Amino acid sequence: MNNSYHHGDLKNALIRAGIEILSKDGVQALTLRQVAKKAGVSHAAPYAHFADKQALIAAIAAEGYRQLYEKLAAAQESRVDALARLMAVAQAYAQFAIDEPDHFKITFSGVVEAEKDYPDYVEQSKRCFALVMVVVTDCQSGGILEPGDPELATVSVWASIHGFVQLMLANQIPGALLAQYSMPELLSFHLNPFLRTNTQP
Amino acid sequence: MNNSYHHGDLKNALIRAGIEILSKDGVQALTLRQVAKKAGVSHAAPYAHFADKQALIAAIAAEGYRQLYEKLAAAQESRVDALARLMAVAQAYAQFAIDEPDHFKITFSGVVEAEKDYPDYVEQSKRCFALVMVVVTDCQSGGILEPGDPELATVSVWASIHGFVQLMLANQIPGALLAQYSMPELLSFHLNPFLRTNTQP
DNA sequence: ACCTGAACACCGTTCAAGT
DNA sequence: ACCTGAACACCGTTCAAGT
Repeated sequence: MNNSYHHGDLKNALIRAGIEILSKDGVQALTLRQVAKKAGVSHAAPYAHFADKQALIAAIAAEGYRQLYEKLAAAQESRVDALARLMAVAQAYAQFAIDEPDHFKITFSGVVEAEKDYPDYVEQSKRCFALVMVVVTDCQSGGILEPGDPELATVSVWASIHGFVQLMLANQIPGALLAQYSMPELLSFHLNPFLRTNTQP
Repeated sequence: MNNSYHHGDLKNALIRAGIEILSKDGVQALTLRQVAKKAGVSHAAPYAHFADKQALIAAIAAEGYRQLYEKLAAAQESRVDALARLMAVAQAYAQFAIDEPDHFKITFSGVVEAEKDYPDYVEQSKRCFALVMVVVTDCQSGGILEPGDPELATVSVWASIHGFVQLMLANQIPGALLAQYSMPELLSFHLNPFLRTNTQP
């Protein structure tokens, strides 16, 4: 099944190889030639499936969003009330970033640089946003979050979680805080100002 | 003043050249060889001042933090009450990211990757954090922000602004919102949940 | 349609040598 | 101490050629 021609799905094999390199050796090791090598093809083979390196990165970023969506969906499925779902989503978001920092970073590195558009990436991005928006509007309905423009509220909550995670990956959160509190505690404190029932430390 | 030896400050000239490349051509154009060329020296000359490319990037990131600090300091100096200072800082933070997206991104790209430490970068980072913390604690004293652990509160506010800016640079904020509201409006809505006097849209 | 191998311009890094 | 020029291994991309 793999003589001169590949198993028929080189495109996805390249994406998987890229993600594995990201996970094991980091973003500086993500080269087209290494990806091709890991997939068992010549260094020029990827060009049959991707226009250039940026296109492969866009595909890897879209897959990052897809995996993130799965984690968020799984995290909230097990909870019933809206607040627990919001916290579970926040925790799953942070956990994905901690588990796969380089894949997470590349997903939010701004691949969609104005001119070129990558439809799959955009679709996955919107799908993820929609999931968070459902949780946020449920919280608004339940009186847990302030009422108001749901899109605006979603951006606020999402950006808040995202910023915390980004700063953490960039080693910009004071070590004293990380030593003193657990991740769920930190996220809880962090989202507390948004809640209508405050119990700030 | 520039025969065989350089003007005596090649190190800073390289940093400035790097920032200029970042500003004009973006992060993918930031190569040691181009930086050297722009500074008017051979491609091996930078190694007399930086151990490797990562060390130059760390210096550029530290300078990014320094410039960010200046913008934030200037923004709040002109305001008297604490809330106006908080908003001015948030606005200046976003403006720096919009004006110099690639320099901003590289400043928060996680140069301090565990093992190696870059003292100047760490110092500038802490200096910036301290500035935000003063504004935040002043807001707490004035009853504008909820009371509580000042370091925790600073992280919350900072992460919230940072996340919004990062998502904007990654084109992840819905275009409808960007079209409908101005940047100060968006930042105001975004920080509203933290304030004790809410006027959510 | 899908892949290979050679080729080209470019990059990070090292090192002997020059002042 | 500070810089140059040649050298090496590697990278992204292109292209003629093979099945």
